[in-house]
Amino acid sequence: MPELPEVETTLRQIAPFLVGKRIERVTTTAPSYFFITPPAELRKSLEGRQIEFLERVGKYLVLGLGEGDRLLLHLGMTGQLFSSEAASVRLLSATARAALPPEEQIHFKPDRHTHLQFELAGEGPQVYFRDVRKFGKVQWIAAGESNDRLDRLGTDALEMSAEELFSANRGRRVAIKAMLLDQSVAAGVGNIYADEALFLAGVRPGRAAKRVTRVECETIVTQLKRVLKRSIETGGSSISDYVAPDGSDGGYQDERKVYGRKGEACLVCGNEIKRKLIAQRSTHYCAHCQR
DNA sequence: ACCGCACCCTGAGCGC
DNA sequence: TGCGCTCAGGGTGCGG
Repeated sequence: MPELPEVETTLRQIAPFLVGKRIERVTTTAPSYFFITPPAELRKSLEGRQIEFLERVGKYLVLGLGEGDRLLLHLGMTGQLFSSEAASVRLLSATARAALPPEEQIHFKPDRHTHLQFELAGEGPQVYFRDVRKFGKVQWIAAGESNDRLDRLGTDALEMSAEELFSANRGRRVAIKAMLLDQSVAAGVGNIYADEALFLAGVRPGRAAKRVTRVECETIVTQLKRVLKRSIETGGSSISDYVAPDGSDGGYQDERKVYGRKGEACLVCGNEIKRKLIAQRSTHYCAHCQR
């Protein structure tokens, strides 16, 4: 799914279609795991409201609706937030696309996975939120209410310091990779960028967090920020489902050093990239370059 | 407090 | 063609 760079890319591209607009109508799918706030309640709360801002908090997006009301969005693994003018070309799989009549291959038509449709006042496209696996989330946060999900988040990965990582690691037997994936430690980091940052830092992802030195924490945090910033510059990684709001691919998948490269040669030393499960997530590393 | 694991859900790709 | 299996970028909640 979308990690920090993909969510940031989504934010930058979708903001012009949302911010300053009034929501005239909201269409949803039926109640499901996806809706933390029931869809009927959501429609009622949103219709007629003006969108004042859109911001990213870790991997979450927060819509500001005035008077302190907010809407929390999370893209989960397969969430896609995009303009209704985006073509179907990348939004659907090749097989799903082939099954459509030609006109729908050019312009995306909401399907059963399109859980939210924002019809906005004035010119400009509608905005759709589609999510096949429904691991995404949408929740209304009324003015003055706190939110557990947001409250649990630690420092945004782009802002974090080596000292924060080092002190979080203290006494922890879990893998350093698990620490990076922990959103209360570094908000926004996910599986791809955790693997990439640890490779660039030369640290084995399975090493116990408490065995990672202060100096190594410096390197990890430096490389992590570098990788995240570079990925934002290229529009994120499009590996399976992620597409930018205009339906285009990101570019960072072409710059990956280890993620998804199991069995291929390490670009530094030529040894085979290994894959194993760490923290229940598929993890890629070079046993020669990472200690 | 910490840790590992089951679970939420759908679809693609692969071997047979 | 079809079946069964594995895999997927995330996060929560439980029991030990």
